[in-house]
Amino acid sequence: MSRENTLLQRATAQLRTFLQANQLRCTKERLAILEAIYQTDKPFTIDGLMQMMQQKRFHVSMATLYAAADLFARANLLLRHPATGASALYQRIPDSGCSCYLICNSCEKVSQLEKKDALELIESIPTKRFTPYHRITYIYGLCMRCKAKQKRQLDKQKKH
Amino acid sequence: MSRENTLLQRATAQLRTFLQANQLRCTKERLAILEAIYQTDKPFTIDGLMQMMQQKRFHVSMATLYAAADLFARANLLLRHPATGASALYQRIPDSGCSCYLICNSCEKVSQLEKKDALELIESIPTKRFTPYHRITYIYGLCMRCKAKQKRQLDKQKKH
DNA sequence: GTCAGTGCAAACTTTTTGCAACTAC
DNA sequence: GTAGTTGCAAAAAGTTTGCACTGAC
Repeated sequence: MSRENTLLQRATAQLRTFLQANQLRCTKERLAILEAIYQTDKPFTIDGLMQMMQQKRFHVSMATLYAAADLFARANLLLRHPATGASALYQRIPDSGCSCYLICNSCEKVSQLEKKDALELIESIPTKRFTPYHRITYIYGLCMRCKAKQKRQLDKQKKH
Repeated sequence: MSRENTLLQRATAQLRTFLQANQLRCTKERLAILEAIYQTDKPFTIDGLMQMMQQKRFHVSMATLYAAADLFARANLLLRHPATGASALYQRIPDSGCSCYLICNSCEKVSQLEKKDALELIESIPTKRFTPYHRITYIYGLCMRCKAKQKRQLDKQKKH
């Protein structure tokens, strides 16, 4: 069985537990949407999710997708990213308890930091009066390319 | 001189440098908006920013606020939060290089973790090929209240 | 004087809502 | 059967854009 499938199985169980605990219903739509989400670990918008559903030939309305995304976020199955554009960006919760992104202030490019020891460092931070599920760290700054670009502009200024 | 004023002065200098480096103009509007932003360290929406400007009796249009917020984010003076609602949430960059928020998946309440040693831990994470300006960590989970609520619901289920 | 920045309003996109029909429990 | 869910379309909310005018450099 593929890795993605194992993850999906675990996620489905998690969803069922959550729904039961909150007296909500386990509908075909919710299961299908969860399945779509677990086809990729990349960020996506609601619009993108609609396209994924269409590819699966499973019809749902936008309203349902919005409701499901909200539900999944509460169930800790989906993460809502800091909005970089017009629409909200979601991503399935990484299977590790902690993740870290580098975001360039200038070109807005996002890359992932995957140093295990660094992540464990963050994961070890204790939280009082709070049950942590997932930790996500954003490091804002300048990527190499934009740093170099900025330096060139400053040099140009000095000449004048 | 008040602490807020010192911060504003530093921010203004930072803005001027950024504008100059990028050959952009230092307008009255941008200075006034920056001033408004530095009146509080709390998160705000563009709509809220408009209200702050109205209180200051300084007229600007929405379009200008959107443009300014985008500019300030690029200048590393403003932070864009993960959207929890419909509209983007901004916050002035905290004066320390690192901050950490606890976000409840259930009630969406956000609280700040202010343990200096934990923050220094995150701040010490090295980044290759990237110049870090500010680090922000979100810990998603359940607050005490929602945890208790969830437990009550589960208990109730068991009885049936 | 030039061109980036602003105001205004219209256009556009994203998200929410109301209600009838449906279906999981 | 009951009440939570969904689809649809309309409404609301948030954001962007075009253009004429203004003002920083």
